[in-house]
Amino acid sequence: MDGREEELKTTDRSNSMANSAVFSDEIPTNFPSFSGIFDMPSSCEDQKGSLGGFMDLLGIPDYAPSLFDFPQTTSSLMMMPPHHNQQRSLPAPASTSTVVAMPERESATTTNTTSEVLNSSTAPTTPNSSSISSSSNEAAANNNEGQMTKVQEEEADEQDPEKTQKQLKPKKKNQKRQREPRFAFMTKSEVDNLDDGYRWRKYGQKAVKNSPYPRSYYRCTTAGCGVKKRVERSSDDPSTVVTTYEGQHTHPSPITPRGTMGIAPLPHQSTGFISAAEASSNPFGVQQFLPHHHHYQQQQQQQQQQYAYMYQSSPSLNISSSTYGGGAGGGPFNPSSFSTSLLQERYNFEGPPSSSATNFLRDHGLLQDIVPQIRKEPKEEDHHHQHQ
DNA sequence: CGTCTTTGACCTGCGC
DNA sequence: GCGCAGGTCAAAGACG
Repeated sequence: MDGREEELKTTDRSNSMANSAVFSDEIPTNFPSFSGIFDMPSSCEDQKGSLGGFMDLLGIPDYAPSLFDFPQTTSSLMMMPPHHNQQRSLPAPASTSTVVAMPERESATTTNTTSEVLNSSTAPTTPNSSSISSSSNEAAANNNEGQMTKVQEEEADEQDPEKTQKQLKPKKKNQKRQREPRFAFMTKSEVDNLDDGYRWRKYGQKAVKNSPYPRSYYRCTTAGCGVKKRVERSSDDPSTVVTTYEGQHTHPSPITPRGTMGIAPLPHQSTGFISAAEASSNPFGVQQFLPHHHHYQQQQQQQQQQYAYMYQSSPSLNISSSTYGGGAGGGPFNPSSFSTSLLQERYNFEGPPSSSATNFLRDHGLLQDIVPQIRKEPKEEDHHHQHQ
């Protein structure tokens, strides 16, 4: 985890459809094969909302969207291609923002159980692989069926007066901590704590090893919602903020105190954007939609950025599109909800999409190719530690 | 007064 | 067992 930043390098491919890109040169070969640059229309008053909705389509929780909370006239979203080795490029134009999907290194607190799953599931997985570990289904099913997650259990514990006392020892004494699915976003931003539409309470801050910048810990303030996020600034690139989300919201995105997020869930099927089943397959809980761009017109944060979006699966997740349906299963990305027309309709992508989103979607098999990287590579992690 | 942040202490897991 | 690092708790303070 600590070495993650080293893997991220600002790059740019001279690409007819890309102004810039940020991606890793160490993307595992089995990383989801999706790529593309999506230019947001300069006339779009709500880039954030647009991309937010886009992230929704990806099955990414609604907190993701607000990362796109920038005033630029153009933004780009780039998903990493699977076998990406070439790159190097020019700094992104000021008017361009980039998002890159990347796996995040598993946290050191991953359980042994999940480690095994990870090892087994990551080895030969191809971008189009549809292998799914049973545990991933279970994990996803648990999430979607409202079963209490570990985090939620902790929340419940915290609400229990008897357990709120400083009796941390007996807490889950015999249970190994399990991690919620995680998403990590790398964001070029002046602001550490990006407004993502949810309300967060900071509950901790820790110095990060080999980094001058601390890591902040936040928890969703909504009762019963155990979603957490960590925010830290990259030591390599102080302008980059790494935001890691853990868990799934159990509630719609509230309107922020600053009135930046007027989000109301849409009737999925009526919009044609996404089916209810698809929505339910979102392991991040309530599928929130961004019905209108003007909901975000009040965005106030000034964030000049290149966004690097990183994806981290559940420790025990190995997902493919084939099992997303049915409501019980699911993963952070929902490929079936990701379509060209959808993109165009929802995000008003400017210009002929054929060269960008459309082709990308068609040629790369949509996001169904996404196979979350699940791994625990202590040695590699150590390796990165040593290099920091 | 409610909400949020700060911050030191504490807990947990892991590697040696 | 020990030390380290990540993660969490909760009291105290700040703020609107």
